[in-house]
Amino acid sequence: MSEAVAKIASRAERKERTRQKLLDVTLALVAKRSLSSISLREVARDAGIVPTAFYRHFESMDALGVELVDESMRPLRQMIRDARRGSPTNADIIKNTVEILGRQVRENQLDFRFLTRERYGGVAGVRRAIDTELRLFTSELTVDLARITAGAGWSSDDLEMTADLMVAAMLNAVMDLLEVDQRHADDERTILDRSERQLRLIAFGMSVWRSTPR
Amino acid sequence: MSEAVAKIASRAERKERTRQKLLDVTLALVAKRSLSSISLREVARDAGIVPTAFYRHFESMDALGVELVDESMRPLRQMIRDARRGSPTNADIIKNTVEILGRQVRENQLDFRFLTRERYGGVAGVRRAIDTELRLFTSELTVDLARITAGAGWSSDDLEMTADLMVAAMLNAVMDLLEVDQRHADDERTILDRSERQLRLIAFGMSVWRSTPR
DNA sequence: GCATTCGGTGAACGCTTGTACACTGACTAG
DNA sequence: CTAGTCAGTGTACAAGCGTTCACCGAATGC
Repeated sequence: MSEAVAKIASRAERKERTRQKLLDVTLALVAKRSLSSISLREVARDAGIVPTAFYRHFESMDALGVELVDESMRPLRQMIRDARRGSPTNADIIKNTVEILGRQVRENQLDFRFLTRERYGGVAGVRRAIDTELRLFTSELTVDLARITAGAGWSSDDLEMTADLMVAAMLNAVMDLLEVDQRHADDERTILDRSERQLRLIAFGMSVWRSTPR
Repeated sequence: MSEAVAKIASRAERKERTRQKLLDVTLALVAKRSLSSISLREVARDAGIVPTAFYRHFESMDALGVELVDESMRPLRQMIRDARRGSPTNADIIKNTVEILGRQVRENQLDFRFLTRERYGGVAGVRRAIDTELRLFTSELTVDLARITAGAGWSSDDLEMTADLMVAAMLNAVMDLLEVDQRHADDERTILDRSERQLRLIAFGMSVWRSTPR
């Protein structure tokens, strides 16, 4: 069809590219301030389009925010896949998982920053979207735990509460990691070591767990 | 001095009252949107003063935010005191602590909402202030853990990482509790029960903890 | 009693904001 | 080749913003 050299793209392609640019610049802006304080005009300006053109792609900034959740969840999903792939050897699942966590955060700071910052941030729709994804993450981990503890008489309720605790510990580490390269004392290694020990502590707890009588 | 009936207050009193009102209305506004998206004019309007009068009390909204951290930390500090008072009996520290947590959150929703929402929110100064206070909280808990595990050969590093995990678990519960009365499935009892079991799991972990060889 | 302090006022400023509307011109489908 | 689509443009407007300034009048210190 096109013997033209390059550069020229179809209209659909061009649109997609602009859309992506809008998402990208917003993600970059969220690194400094929360989503609810970022204006449509600001995003449009950074993306190199006129404010009104924004509406060709998103109904509002809130709508863009919700889309951004999907976008920025990708690294986290990748993390699960990576962690699972390493698990059969089983040599040290925890150490392995924490290393993967560290790498993913390092390589996708903006995404994780967005997720942690907006998880309890201002925009309700975004909050809900993140919550849903995180729930999914927890339930995936619950399945994994079920496999590991198979036959040890764990109730699904207890499995879920354990997974929930582990996710909380990991997210705690993520937030600490994100603070590293912009201000305070702890360095990456310290944080990852602590996180590893925390997960190990939980694992020890699991080995002697007994449900409280109801 | 004043035989006048009532109502009349000294200038200093009146000023303090207005200042408090500014803090209060801001706290109320934060329940719906994040601090960085709340305008000075909005706060002044709700407090019943003209925008310019705001400056008689705070240099900027950011400064007000930092003050608000102190303000809203009070319930959390109270929580520590309450929890400690109950501890000598030792019958069930965890259950007791979680009950206190539940009550404090119920009775001081706005404060906890502010803290959790702005902990990773937009304004750097506020974030730092909250972080400092939370660190203090963790170190208090570390001291308590040191007392409990005295003579069991715990390194201060391990004590701190355990306290950190416990705080993460509790804050996780706080955030879930705050979502309760505005949208989703889990009810308060469910969340508190889960939190209790999580802390219990950690306690079990402690009972078999051994440091990984360095 | 008088001069001073100071919390609150009200008009005015220069800017930024979200959104409406009519438009243009390159791409596309027939 | 032509008619239509549609991402991006440019102007415009009302509303809100933070901040300035001169001003008021009641409480205060002496």
